[in-house]
Amino acid sequence: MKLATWNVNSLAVRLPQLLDWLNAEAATSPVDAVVLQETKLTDDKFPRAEIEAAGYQVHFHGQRTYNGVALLSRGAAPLDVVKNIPGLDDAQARVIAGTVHGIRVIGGYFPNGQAPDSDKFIYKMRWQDALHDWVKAELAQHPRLVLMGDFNVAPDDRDVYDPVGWMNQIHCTPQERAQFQRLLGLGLVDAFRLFEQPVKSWSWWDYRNLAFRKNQGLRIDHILVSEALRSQVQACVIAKAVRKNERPSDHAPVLVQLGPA
DNA sequence: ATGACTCCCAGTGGGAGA
Repeated sequence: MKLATWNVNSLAVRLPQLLDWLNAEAATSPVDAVVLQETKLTDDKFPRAEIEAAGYQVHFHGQRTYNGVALLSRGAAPLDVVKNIPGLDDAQARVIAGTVHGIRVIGGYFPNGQAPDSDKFIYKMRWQDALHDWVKAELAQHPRLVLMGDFNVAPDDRDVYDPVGWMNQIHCTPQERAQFQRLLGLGLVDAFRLFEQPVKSWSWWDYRNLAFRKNQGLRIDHILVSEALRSQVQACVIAKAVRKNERPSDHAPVLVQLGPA
């Protein structure tokens, strides 16, 4: 079972790359479930037919210009689909969840936060509080759970190309990192760090400053797996090659391979 | 460096992203 998350930064622009990437992955083993972020499409404009033609069932929750998430499931339809965090009054489309092949999959596009002294940062903290409480409840019901997406948090200095320059900046504040640790405290583990990884592994590179060419980035896209799944995790990688596309997203996909129970 | 790039909605510029 292979699961993946990717912030596409506009699915209208990135649909060809999405289909190419899924096709390329299938050469080794097909991705069974995918969560997408920043689709930036209202539901009436979502390219359902193209994604279904690639062999996926798809659910989506979008809006104009910003945000927007989707859940792709190869073959079988996801069960018990949830859009946004139940109980949180939120105008922004940031969460989609469903049960895929017996695993509860939650895809999230965490708020950016803009700056630590901004109203958007306050929203980011409030949103993460709500997510934490909801994921706790989901875990009680679904011990086999994966929470993945664009967290907009670099959990550790080794997830930042310039930790001194980024100190206390957005994505690296103690408050954001504490929120990340709170999620782990629910009984989740950062799948990427279960394995020895290359130093300077990032999932996002700024479009500016030749950042990708210089490998100046952040690791802000994550896959957290529950304790019940931990022993099944066989690999977790960042598909850096996808960032080399002619017209790339600023994020690369992150994938996790789960073996049999 | 208040920049840089990309996307969007707009409309010959500006906000947001991270």
